[in-house]
Amino acid sequence: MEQLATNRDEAADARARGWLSGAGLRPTRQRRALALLLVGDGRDRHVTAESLFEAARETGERVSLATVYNTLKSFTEAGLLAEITVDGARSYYDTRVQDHAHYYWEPDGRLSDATTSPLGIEGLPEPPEGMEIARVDVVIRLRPARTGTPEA
Amino acid sequence: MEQLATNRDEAADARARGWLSGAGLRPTRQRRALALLLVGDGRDRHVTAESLFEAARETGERVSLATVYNTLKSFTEAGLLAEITVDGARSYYDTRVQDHAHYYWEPDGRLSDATTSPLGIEGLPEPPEGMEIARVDVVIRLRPARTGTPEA
DNA sequence: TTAAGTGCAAATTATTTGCAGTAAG
DNA sequence: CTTACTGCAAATAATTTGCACTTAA
Repeated sequence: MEQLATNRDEAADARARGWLSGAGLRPTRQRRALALLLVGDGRDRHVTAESLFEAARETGERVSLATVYNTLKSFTEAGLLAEITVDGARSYYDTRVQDHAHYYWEPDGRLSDATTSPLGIEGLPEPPEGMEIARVDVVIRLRPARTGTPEA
Repeated sequence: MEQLATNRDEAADARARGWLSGAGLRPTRQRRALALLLVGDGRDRHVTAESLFEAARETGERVSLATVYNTLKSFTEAGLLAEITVDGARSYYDTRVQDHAHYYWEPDGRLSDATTSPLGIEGLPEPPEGMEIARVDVVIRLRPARTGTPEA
């Protein structure tokens, strides 16, 4: 068990380090810690600066909120994360960087992936002359269904 | 000409008033002024609080910025406007309230309609159990094309 | 009248930045 | 060594709010 845990930790750590080095970012203690939280388990994550800051300090890491903000920005500029804006206030960061739709759960302000497939928007209009599509943001806002599933 | 201008103004004013009363909102001086700017000419508009505030004071209207913010919020709650979030900072308000895709012009931070038709997203995933889709936000981010039209 | 709407200025929220200290290459 | 990174605390930016005043119904 100990061994397994250690192995798993080492694998996660290796993944985090590779993630950083692959983008040419200095593997500082803070960045490694945040990278570990973001991609350590290989699953996709959607975080806000605040939520990642919380997660970090829950593991006992010493990181300042400003650094979390700056780090998320660096990661995004390096192409490691995608920034998603939903509410006008908070910014969400997604470890899955290719275009894909998101669910925004209005009740609890959470963000999650809407599909596993790369999404097919059929009616996508042609970009105007001299312009190209940098990215397509699709946010599907969810609210509790009023009909269908009875609340009883 | 005088006559025509007056007629046009009256028509615009009537439209603005009808727009407000249709939503059961009190037609105060400030609201009528803002409504006039928003729907006076019957065309769709995309504004920010700041841009509408500017537009208002350019016509000589006395409206405070706070009131513009509050008014845009009221209009949105009344279903007269749709709020669109693009950059995480600014909020845009659209006089066209049904779901439709938007172009976001990265170079100048402007927002415009992407299509005239209601947009067909084919691959839209089914909403999760107990949830329904409140709205689908689609923002197509445009940047200057690097290829295609030569810059010479 | 009287509750809703308005205008300040102060308060909030999310994020950025300046700068002195710390650490990676 | 030397340049990038980090951590505060202060600065911004967009938006909201408290409260006295005004106005539409």
